[in-house]
Amino acid sequence: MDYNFTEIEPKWQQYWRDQKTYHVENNSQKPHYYVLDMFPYPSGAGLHVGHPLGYIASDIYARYKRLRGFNVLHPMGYDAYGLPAEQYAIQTGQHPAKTTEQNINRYREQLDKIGFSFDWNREVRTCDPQYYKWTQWTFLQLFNHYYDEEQQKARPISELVAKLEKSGEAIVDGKKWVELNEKEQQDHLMNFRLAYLADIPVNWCAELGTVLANDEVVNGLSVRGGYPVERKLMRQWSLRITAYAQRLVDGLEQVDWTDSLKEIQRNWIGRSEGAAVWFPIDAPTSSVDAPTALFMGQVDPTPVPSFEIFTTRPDTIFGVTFMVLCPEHELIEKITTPEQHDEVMAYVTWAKNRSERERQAEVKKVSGVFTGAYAINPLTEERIPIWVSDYVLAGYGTGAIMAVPAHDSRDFAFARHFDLPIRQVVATEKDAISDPNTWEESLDAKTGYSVNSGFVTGMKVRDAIKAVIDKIEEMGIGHRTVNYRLRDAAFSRQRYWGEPFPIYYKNGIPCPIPEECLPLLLPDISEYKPTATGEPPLGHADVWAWDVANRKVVSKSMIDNETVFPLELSTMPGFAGSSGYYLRYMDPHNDKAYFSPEAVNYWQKVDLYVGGAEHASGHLIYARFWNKFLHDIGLSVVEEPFQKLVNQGMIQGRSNFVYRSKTDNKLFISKGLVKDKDSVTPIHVDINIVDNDILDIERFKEWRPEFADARFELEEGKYVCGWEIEKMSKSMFNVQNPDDLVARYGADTLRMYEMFLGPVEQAKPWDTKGIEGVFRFFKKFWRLYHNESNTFSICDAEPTKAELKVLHQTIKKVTDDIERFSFNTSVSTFMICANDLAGLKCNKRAVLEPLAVLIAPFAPHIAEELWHLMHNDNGSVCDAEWPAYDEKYLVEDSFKYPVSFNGKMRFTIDLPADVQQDDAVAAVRATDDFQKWTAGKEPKKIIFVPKRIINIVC
RNA sequence: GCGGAUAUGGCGUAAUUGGUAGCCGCGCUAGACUUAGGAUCUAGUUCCUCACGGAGUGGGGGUUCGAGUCCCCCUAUCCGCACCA
Repeated sequence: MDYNFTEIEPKWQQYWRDQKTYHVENNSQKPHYYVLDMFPYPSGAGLHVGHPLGYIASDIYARYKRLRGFNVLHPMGYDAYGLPAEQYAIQTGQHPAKTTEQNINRYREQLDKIGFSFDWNREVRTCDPQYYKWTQWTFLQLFNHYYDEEQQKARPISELVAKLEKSGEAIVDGKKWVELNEKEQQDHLMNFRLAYLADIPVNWCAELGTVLANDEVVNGLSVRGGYPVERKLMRQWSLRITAYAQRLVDGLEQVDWTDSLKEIQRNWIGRSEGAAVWFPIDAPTSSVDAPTALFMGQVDPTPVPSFEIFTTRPDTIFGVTFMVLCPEHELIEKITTPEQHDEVMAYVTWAKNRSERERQAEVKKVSGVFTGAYAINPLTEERIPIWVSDYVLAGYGTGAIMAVPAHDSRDFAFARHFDLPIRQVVATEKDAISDPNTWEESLDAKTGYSVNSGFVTGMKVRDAIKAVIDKIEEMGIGHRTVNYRLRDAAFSRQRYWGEPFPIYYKNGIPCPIPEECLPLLLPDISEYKPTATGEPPLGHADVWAWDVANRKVVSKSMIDNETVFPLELSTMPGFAGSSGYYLRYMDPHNDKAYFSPEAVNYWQKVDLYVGGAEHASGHLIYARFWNKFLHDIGLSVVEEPFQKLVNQGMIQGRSNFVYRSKTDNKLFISKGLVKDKDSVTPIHVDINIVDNDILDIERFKEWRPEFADARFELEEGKYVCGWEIEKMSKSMFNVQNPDDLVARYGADTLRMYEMFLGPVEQAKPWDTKGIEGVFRFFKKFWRLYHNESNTFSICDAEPTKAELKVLHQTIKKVTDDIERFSFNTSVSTFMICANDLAGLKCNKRAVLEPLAVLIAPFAPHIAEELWHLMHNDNGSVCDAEWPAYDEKYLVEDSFKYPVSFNGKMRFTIDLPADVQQDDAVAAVRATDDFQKWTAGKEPKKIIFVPKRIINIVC
């Protein structure tokens, strides 16, 4: 029988389903191993060949681990909440649940054809109430906890309340905790809850009608749809991820990720050490009141009105020549002098109305305005002007800086533009002092020596930084501190298709719905757009109020603000559901808990996580935060959820083009005959009617009516298409659908070929050329187990040394390759092995049986078929044992030293790995070649290189 | 601008991690079997040269008996961040 994958593959896929081959239990004598893929968002377009790349790699590893005797958890599910389904709903009125369900079914169908070893019994969907119940539950835990700085972990908010009750400190407006009313108390607690409601500057996307997180915005445009995004102050739920900033940085030390990925996360968190310093305000003409707590929850420690700045370069404080506030700074109103008032207000208004995109595009443009007020440099007691400029950001530090134009490029540009003084306080050498007004650029480097800097003059910069901070702390006007670029995560989305917040509003105070009442089900609504009054889509829901007494959702008409209250109208963002799904897989059917302690104690964490690097600053940060929080409250047992992480490279599309003549739009010119590029129009052509860049002319004519009467200028009877690497997308007709390839070559060939394309981590264009080579390999491989008349035929004879060498080499190479995730080389190894065994005409069971096991992770269907043929339909190759290799078959038995002379001054001689230096040198000296080439003279040097080579310099 | 990565035949890639550069596959060339082949098999295929030979891992320098691999300086491409004080 020929290699008939169309018969083999569905048969074994059915067999695995029937036998529950990949069903995993949460207990076993075997060691455990958890292999996870980033679950997909089920889009309407279905899977293209890029999606399965990572799944195939992880499936190979999971199957390999199983064969090595591990109990392997390898689940799959769907990140089912998301914007596209909702956009589609707005257009068509179809319920997103329905389209999502359809898309999931399509995904499942496609995935099943590729022969993955997922335990589908553990499938999760983020939009399933049994799943999002726990997303909501976690939100409530975040709401009910605060971050205790002393213990460096999350603690129940009740502990904070207890502390506040005891402490006699004034909190708000000189009042103690016990003196505050409920609203004031709750408002105060919002400053501490890990999930909190606050007016925050958010990325508002008017087109999508929702707020977006920082990682959902690129260059001022939304990632989904590419719509403009503006900065806006809105009352929003946020997660206090910044509380975990340090632990998120530290945790990176413990995980086995690529350096580049860790670096992306470090940059995103953006830790920088420096000092917070209070600058007194010297504003005789203004009306500054008593000292106030302005930022960072700090209370002004100085006796006179002052404001706080953050700097990483406290050593340059002697070079401060002006201060700058961000346009949003609340001090502006208080300090601006009457003369400057109009100008400052005009600037602030202008700055606020600028879109994010404008602001980012005009970064180089200097703008700002003087407030008329002055600050006092606490170390020099100089009077320095306070300016306002949008180059200072509201969201970082305190939104105020001390400007040192000589040593900061932005301050330098600002000083130049407004003709402010520039003073040198750092020099590369101790006496390298010059007039900074003549400089081309500022001296920003954190090296060199302090000059003109009072008591730190002459110190190295690093020492000066330390000395100045010490001084500031001693004076009580500031302290050492760390700042992070990371912001708290905006957690509200003004849209429908997401998890509802389990929150109702009792006279403006957000209150949690009791845990026992979860899940709070997403209601059906009539329309998916925002309401006429600009409320999120959930505003359309009629039955959307919380009846506290009866603990259930009731009609909005019953709201009386006594026992029935309005529910939150926004929903959670996409990352809510994906932040803990890997934990739910451990115990997916548990309706009493997120997951049982037994389950998490058994599996612990994800050992191998495979997915795209595009999640580096989104999902992978949120999930780590989520896990750390769950760890703090005693749920997850390990702080870092993803031990090893592999980023599969993106598969780009390879588009094909035909060239239409500009003078004759029925004439298409073959690529090689196009002389002048401007005389033709390249047109994308569906890659499915092109084979190896040769156009199928008949199918092309049928493809589009306007091409039906096309004429062609051919090269040697063929029409050759041009090509280009582009993103894989429908509009470029370059989407390769895995189903078509499975139908034509089989799943095993697709799996192997995707691995053969190159290293998993590397981005690469999809190119179907070459899949034939892998397909040929399978036909050849199949023939190893069959005789000339295509009947299954293997014999039990003893294998020869040569055959054993081939086998053991293959075992060693493939094992090593899988361990280091180098699947493209293992495919090559299998090809070499098949060529060698075909050459040796080897049909011996002792060789072919281990070989079938070896290939099973890559090509499970053919492996299963051959295994059953060899074992009279008993057992499954999935239960086989991974073969071990024996070194002795890998070494040549005769100790011959193949000698070669490289034509110049030295010999290179191959040696077996374990040979000793003296033996090797003696053996070399004994050869005739040695005598001949050294002409009887003693060589200058004999260099022995461990392993295999001797170099002899004559 | 800052940070990270990469650079090898016509193409995808490999190189036992410092040891004969180009494995394996695609493509191409020639041949065999075939009515035919987008089937199968055999041989060849880094470049220059009829050949002898020579050159060769983006460019330049260095370390080493020996460098695709390590170090320094460029160049190009890709990715991340981007007024982060």
